Order: sequence, then C-alpha cells, then structure tokens
Amino acid sequence: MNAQEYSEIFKALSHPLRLKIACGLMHKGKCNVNTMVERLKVSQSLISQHLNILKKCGVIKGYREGNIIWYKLENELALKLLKNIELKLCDE
Amino acid sequence: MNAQEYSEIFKALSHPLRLKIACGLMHKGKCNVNTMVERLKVSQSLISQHLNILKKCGVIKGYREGNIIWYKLENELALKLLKNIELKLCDE
DNA sequence: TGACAATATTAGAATATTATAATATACTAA
DNA sequence: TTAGTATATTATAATATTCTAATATTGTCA
Repeated sequence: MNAQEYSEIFKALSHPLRLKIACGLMHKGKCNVNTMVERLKVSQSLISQHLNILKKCGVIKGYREGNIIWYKLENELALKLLKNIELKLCDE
Repeated sequence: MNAQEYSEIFKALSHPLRLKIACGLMHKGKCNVNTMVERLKVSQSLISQHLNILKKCGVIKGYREGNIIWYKLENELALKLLKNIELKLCDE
C-alpha cells in the first residue's frame, strides 16, 4: 500500500457525515440507508452518495436482503483508525 | 471532540504529500522544510503550503532555530492514526 | 549594511467535493 | 400487474482544494 492508497482511506473518513456513518457501522455492526437517514437527519440522496464514496474505496460493503440493503464496515485499516474515535460521535 | 473536529484531522492526513510529511515526522522526530523538499521531490512552495494546512489543524508545530524551522508532530490523535501506516511509506 | 539562505505568502487556473432537487431503479406484496 | 417501499443515480450550482509561478519575509553572517 502506498501513500496514495493510504490517503484515500483517510479521505473517505475526512467528511463528518462519512465519519459518523463509518463509526456507526463499527458499533452497530450493520445498518440500512433509511435508518441512517433518520439517525443522521440528512436526505436519503446525500446518505446514498456518501455511502457510494465509502463503497468505492472499499471501506464498506452492502448486502441486499430483500428490499433492504445492509451496509457493513469491511476494511481492516478503517476499523483500526476508527478505534481511536470516541464513541459518542455516533449519536450526534 | 465532535465529528467535525475529528474529520478535520482525517482531512489533514487525506493528501498523499501530507501523509508522507506527517509519517516522516513521526519516524524522524523532526524535519525542516528544505529536507522535505529534497526527500519528497516537490517544490518548496508546495511543501510550505501543505505544512501550513497541517499546522492550522494542530497536527504539527514549527520551532525556529536560527534560520531553520524544525517541524514536529504534535497531535496525539494524529500519532495514533499514523501508527497504523506502514513504515516504507515515508521513503517514497 | 548587503548578500544570501530558509521559509512563507499570494494570485490564479484547473480540478474536485459537496448539497439539493429531481428522477430512476429494484424489490415486495396484494 | 400495480402500488408502495427502499435505495441509487444524475445534473448542477456553490464552494473548496490543489498546484505553479512569482514575490515576500525572516534570520545569519561578513
């Protein structure tokens, strides 16, 4: 892994909303889009776009279960980085 | 510390050059601008601008010693995050 | 003081990111 | 098949980031 690749993971987590999403996934294990919309109080489109950014760089993955897609954190480095973030962040 | 504040540290480290600078400082302890220019092979102005970004969000601090300014990593969170980055990164 | 070395600042063009609004797709159940 | 629910995509305007080139500042030493 080189500087470019490492920095992409940092960039993925460098937006407050994406940080909340990732941090939330770390603690809850999995979550669907609508629940994120409710908890984070932003539009569905915005959540979806930020999920896509996290997905493209391999930080999360989505698993469809019928009508719902469960997102999970699927990145070792991201997980290690997020462990340094205080819990309460996820409820803001 | 809230999501906004956390994400600023991630953003500071989300650029390949800044990641190399910060990672280098972690391992070497301190470094001056011209040495970074030589090792990272980018312009002095660019190094200076990126140092300023790292400085503004409290990741590094500069200590003047006569003509030279020594930069040091001065941020606990940044240090913890950088510990997850492989060493070789700093020599690229 | 003047020349030089080390670093910082500024301006500007190119590019990237972000949020909103509107629309599209995928699935389920009746 | 149709309606409804869950999620994704697209277009776009506003804003932010990045790099280059030029210039400015700060400190040292003769």
